[in-house]
Amino acid sequence: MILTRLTTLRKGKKWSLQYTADRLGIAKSTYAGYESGHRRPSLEALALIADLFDTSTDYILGRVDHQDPQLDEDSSVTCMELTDLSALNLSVDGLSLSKEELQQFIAFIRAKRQLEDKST
Amino acid sequence: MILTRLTTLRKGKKWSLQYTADRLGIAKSTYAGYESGHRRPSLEALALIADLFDTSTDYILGRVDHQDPQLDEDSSVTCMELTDLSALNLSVDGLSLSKEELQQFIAFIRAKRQLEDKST
DNA sequence: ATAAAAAGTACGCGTAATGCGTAAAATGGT
DNA sequence: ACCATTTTACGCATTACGCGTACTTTTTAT
Repeated sequence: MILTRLTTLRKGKKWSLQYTADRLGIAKSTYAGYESGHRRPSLEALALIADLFDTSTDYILGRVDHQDPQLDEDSSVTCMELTDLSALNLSVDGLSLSKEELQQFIAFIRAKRQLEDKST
Repeated sequence: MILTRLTTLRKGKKWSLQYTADRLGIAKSTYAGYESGHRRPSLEALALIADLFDTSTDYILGRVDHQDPQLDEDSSVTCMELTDLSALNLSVDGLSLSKEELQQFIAFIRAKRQLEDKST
């Protein structure tokens, strides 16, 4: 159980380790340990992190693939993270996408964003 | 954070501590410690417990009030058509995709397939 | 281009707390 | 009352958490 989603969540918000740790009220090295996999959060820290990132502990632990928190009022909202959907079958024009194609797309988006960031 | 729901969940299934611990693959005294509050489960144990009781880690931690697991191999969608997903919010690395980006990708895939068809 | 600042990574250490076995208290059935 | 099962509690060895700190890499400013 490697909590690889933490890094994705944090970078999605464009936060630094320091800033994230500050918001959680823990040391930078501590939070960094969670992301690197050298340390694991306590249950309290886990809940704080889920709150901070507006998601669920199940998502952070990799038990579910959608990052929306469980709202107690039922909701049909969906926000899906493509880098998580290794299992999911996506298609275009009825023809399913290979993993490679999805990877290419993800790489494409990342490259595009990097360029956009540089230019601003 | 006292995990008081564990006892309720277990008794709801009319299981003994011993039986529950056995199913989790941990010592009885260890699991008992979780219920009494003297010990706290590791993240792995937490996930195992959620699986065993068919619920979510969020529920066990008291972060949500309904005990149903978050089902997300959403029975309905095992194959998703990207050209239909105007409503769905997709993201990469936590940043949501714009419609334009998705359109670009669809165009990219179509072009790629056309080339492949020509070449064969 | 260079320096300064910030971000990210890794290590060591003290302390806290896990997980286990064992055993005592409590509960339940006959 | 007795026995079996369940539940609760204790002690101990080991793990590893959380922190500071130092080092490397990357970004920003001059």
